[in-house]
Amino acid sequence: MIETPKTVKGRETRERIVASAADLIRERGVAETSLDDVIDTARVSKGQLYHYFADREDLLRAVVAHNCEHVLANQGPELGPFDSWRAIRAWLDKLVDLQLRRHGRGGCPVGSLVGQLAESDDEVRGALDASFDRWEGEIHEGLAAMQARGKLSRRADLDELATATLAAIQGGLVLTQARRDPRQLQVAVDAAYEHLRRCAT
Amino acid sequence: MIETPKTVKGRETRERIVASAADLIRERGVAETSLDDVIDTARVSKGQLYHYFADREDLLRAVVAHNCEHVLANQGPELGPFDSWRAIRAWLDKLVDLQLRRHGRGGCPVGSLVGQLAESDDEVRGALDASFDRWEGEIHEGLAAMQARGKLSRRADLDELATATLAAIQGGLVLTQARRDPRQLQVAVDAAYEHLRRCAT
DNA sequence: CCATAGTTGGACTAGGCAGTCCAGATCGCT
DNA sequence: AGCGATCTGGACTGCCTAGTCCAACTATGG
Repeated sequence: MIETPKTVKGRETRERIVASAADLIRERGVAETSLDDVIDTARVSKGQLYHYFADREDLLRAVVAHNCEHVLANQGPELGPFDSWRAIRAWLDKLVDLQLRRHGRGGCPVGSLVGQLAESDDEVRGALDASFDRWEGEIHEGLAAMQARGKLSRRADLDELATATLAAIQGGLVLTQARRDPRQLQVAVDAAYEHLRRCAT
Repeated sequence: MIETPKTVKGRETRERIVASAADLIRERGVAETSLDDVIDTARVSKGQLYHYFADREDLLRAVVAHNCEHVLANQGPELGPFDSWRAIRAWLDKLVDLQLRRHGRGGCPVGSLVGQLAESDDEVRGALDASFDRWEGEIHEGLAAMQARGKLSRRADLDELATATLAAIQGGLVLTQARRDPRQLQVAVDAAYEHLRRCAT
């Protein structure tokens, strides 16, 4: 196992490698991204890459973690403990808006890696699993806040609601990516919202 | 462009190549599947492969079409014009059952290709788009039959319902594949079913 | 200002890959 | 049977890739 860089410069280099790899993978997929591409983009040498990562898989694992952070950070304050139905709508609309700006390209930075890596490397699959856990956890928290405020039925199964909501988002993103049409996500999250609304008090 | 084989034997050979490629891709992903792997598995020579396909991308396009047929055929009669709510449940349950038998491995033969190919080859992306069109079309037809029988509200927007349903399935499959847990799909399709039920008359 | 741990550059290797080529076998029609 | 079209086998090429290796450089604490 390779430890985290000890110096500031080292940490910056490592981060630059991961960020470049994540960008390239998002633009053209894992299969079309070689380590040579990565070192060119990140302006580092091969020695640096293998100084910070054991092998290609190790880098891919770091990319998964990086993308997870990225996705959660991107949803930012909107995906937090919700205080109103309006807040939930705002969060979902933000997701759609992001896809509009991307013209439906790239899909979900986490979700689109599932098809690419889940079957080839079980460790990476675990990292993806963990990413979804965190994401779903935040949704769960958000809904729990709504329940605490008495806006969501006490009988509602928050686990199932969170899973169903995340599934709707992921599915909407898959269709959006395949069709280059953000409306696919729009329709999916509208349905997810209504499904949540059914548990309103 | 390469035409379809003229002889029975030729068609069998071509089909064996596509089926083998589809199997390998399903098991280990596009990136981990080389043409040499394909010719070994299909027990054909390189010359045969390049006799029937222009290049690797051409083969991948054929795999997408093959998987689309496979997925629709697999859902068989259950995904047909629905005559009752029970029929819709049976269809959705069949999807979950299939994942149970697969232990959540592999995801959707069509959907899992989106992340792998949509960004690297626009023609393949088009083929995926077309696959979803056919799938969604069948769902749409099924719902139209329910509407004709007066079991689904006349005001229901069938386009949106079909899209939302397909998105729920795809999202459920993404989570199932990442987590190796068919319950993820179960929860997603349950939500999709309830969403449809809201438009019952 | 030295010792040492941490970092960097890049040449190099061996294997795997997509794609080419063509001779020979087989098919299907008359 | 004979002939052109179709199909098959596999050797071959050249490029790209992941991964190795090591010498040189730089930071930092004592």
